[in-house]
Amino acid sequence: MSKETKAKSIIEPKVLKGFRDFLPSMEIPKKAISNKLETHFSSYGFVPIDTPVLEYTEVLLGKGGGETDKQIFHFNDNGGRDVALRFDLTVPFARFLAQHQQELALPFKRFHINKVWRGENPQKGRYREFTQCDFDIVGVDNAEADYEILSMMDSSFSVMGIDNYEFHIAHRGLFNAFLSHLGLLEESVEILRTVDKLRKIGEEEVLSQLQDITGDLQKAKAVLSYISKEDEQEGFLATLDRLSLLAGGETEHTNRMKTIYSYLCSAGIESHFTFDPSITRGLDYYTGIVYETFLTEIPHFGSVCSGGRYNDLASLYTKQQLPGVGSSIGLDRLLAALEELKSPIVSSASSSDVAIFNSDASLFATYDKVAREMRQQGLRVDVYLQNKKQTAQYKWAEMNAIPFAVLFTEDDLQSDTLTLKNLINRETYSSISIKEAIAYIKKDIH
RNA sequence: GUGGAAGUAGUUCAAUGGUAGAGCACCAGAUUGUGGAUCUGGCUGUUGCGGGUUCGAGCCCCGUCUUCCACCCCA
Repeated sequence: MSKETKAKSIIEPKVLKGFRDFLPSMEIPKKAISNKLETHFSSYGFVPIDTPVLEYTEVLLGKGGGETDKQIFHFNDNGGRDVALRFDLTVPFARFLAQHQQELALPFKRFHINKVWRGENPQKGRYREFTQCDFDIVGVDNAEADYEILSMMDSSFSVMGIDNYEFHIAHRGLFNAFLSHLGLLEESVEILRTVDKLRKIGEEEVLSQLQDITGDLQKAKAVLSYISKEDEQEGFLATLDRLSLLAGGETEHTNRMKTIYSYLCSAGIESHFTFDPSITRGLDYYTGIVYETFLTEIPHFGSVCSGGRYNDLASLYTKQQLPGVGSSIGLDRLLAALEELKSPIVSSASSSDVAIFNSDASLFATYDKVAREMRQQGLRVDVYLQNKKQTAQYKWAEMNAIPFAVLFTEDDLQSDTLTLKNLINRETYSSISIKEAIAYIKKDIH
């Protein structure tokens, strides 16, 4: 083949807008985080499930359609079926519940970590293909279930090694009670949408938009006062009381929130939660508590974990009552955020714990023997497979963020010892046994 | 989907419409000898892609793709 024709036959390697490849430096931390979460969810008795990425469009869109219509990837398959890529993991879950309710014991607690697709315009931390990490409790409508989801959200962030985060909580039912009290229930969808922008466009703009919607300055002011805290220091219960008053008195929703808060206090995690009445959530299937999660240093990144209670979602597919509450971590957005924060979770992604350097190809059996013993002890060990010069091997280890290297001096070979090098601080441990080396490494990486 | 900005070597950035360059990185060798030093030499681009204007386009015009930003919405 001539050079020219060869050049012409090459297809340009490219991926679609909003879709991405994951290099090891991102896939390693992503896998590490999702593994940690899976273990963590299991410790609460949650079980894994999976559903098809492709569903009938009518199943995913339900009756409503609306905004999701524009964002969903849908097409006709080769058999002419109207199909769509799942847009989130919650709607397919509702379908799954309706279809398998006989085979499931309620309450049912599941987690589901997988990709979803939305045809939105991408931005930083916002993609057309991204991984969601959902966890839900179905079959219980009480404060205990709501609390357990919040509690697990909180501990999940600890497990992921993230410190600075805050959960913003509100209640759809309470807000609707308030709107109903004002006689604004009809406009609730528009109002919710406007209210949601408070953080972004400020009070003045929100007020003016509310006035446009309600046609009544007094009512607009009432809504604004509902969603604005009197001051930053206003506590969870103070906010709750104020809102209850505005909504025309205590309701079951108020009591539910009080109970949930008391559990958060008992667990000693209440400081991570604030009552933020401006949180409403765009998805209209929420009926009770709703929440979003912000990383303290970069709130503009948007929510990295959101959800709420949806008591009627399964009613699209079954007549049985299946109340649910759940939450979803946006793994890709979270990862993008951690990268922005230069978190060690992302920057320290290493392919293995220790590299065994190759200074003499004929010693491969020795290298392999040490590697096998170290692997037996749970270490990730990478033997350098060719005898290249030291610099090359050091560079390679550095590229892969491997923290330790094992080398063998003449003395080591005589006395059955080895030389361990910490590649980060460059400390050298000479003439030590394999056992000692393993101990050093384990101590450092844990 | 709508509007705006950007796209030059692996990377960070240059280049009045007139032969596309520099630092870092990378590769080879020397020196050193269980790494970040030093020296010598070397490679690198169809200027995102496709058209157009022009004697001549990285630069101007049109289209397109991607990224980023805003709207919308959301993880």
